[in-house]
Amino acid sequence: MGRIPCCEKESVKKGQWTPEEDHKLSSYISQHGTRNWRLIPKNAGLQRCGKSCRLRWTNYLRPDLKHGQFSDAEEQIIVRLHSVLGNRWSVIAAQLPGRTDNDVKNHWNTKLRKKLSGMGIDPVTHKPYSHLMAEIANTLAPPQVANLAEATLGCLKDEMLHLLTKKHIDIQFQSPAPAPPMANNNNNNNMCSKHEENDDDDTIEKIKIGLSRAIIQEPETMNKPWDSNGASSRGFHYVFGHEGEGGSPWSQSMCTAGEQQGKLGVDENGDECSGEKDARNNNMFSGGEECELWDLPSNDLINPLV
DNA sequence: AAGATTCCCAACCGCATTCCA
DNA sequence: TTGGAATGCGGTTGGGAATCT
Repeated sequence: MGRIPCCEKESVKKGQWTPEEDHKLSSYISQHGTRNWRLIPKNAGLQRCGKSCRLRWTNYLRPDLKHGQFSDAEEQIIVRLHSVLGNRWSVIAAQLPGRTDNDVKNHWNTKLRKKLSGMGIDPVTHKPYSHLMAEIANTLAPPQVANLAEATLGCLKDEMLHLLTKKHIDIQFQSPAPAPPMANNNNNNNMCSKHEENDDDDTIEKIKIGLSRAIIQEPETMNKPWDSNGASSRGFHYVFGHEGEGGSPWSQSMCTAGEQQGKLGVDENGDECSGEKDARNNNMFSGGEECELWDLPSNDLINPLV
């Protein structure tokens, strides 16, 4: 019953591949193809598991792979697709010729996630942290808000610390005077310059103050760029005022899909709603028109999201 | 200059689904 | 039809390289 094991675990080599192993695998596959991974290591004279050979081939040896740095265009595609699809790396990678899911995943984890955090954007929801705070607070009665601040502080402390210490978000107002709309808060460049030697406790105090301000703020004063009924029905022209990043295509458009996430990301039960399910089950880019979902022309997309 | 820390990415692990004897 | 292997995928880790102190 069933198949025979793919390899004998005891005699299998692990760890880094040598150039000799790469050569054996490449030359075997170029002659015989990749039909049966269980037989490939044996026939190619490799002391490797078939699974390991498959991974080595698909992530490194395949001749059609790109090995260089990701371009700005590739990064934007990743971020936009991630904002809708989440960590579906294989689907995202399918839109980037020569990139593997492992490449995309690594690049996201090492670069893009930090980049978004540094811009004040939550890399999970692709919304600004300040808006997330206010959005959650708006759904709660006043007695719950204080608890929210504490809970949020715990959940987002690391990201907030990074944001506050690296990217100069101004949360220093301590007066109860009404704050300017946060979506238009451009005066971020002078915050940390005087306080570069703050310790963590000091920073946490600032976070608390900032959270309180975000929570107290009147919902009507908030610009909600992801709100489809708002003035900006498409795009997410949220200005963060980061040093050195204001003019890049990144800061202008990275959140474009955020509003769409609001439309199709999560339903009232916290479950993924139809939009994402559609993305998984249908070709969302059919029709040849510009793709509203990510502001990506449909013909820019390489593979349908099946 | 050297040790410590952080970053990066190739490779592994484990789970879910598909395939097949 | 069934149970176990193959495959696909996302999460995690190990170790070398780069950077910091």
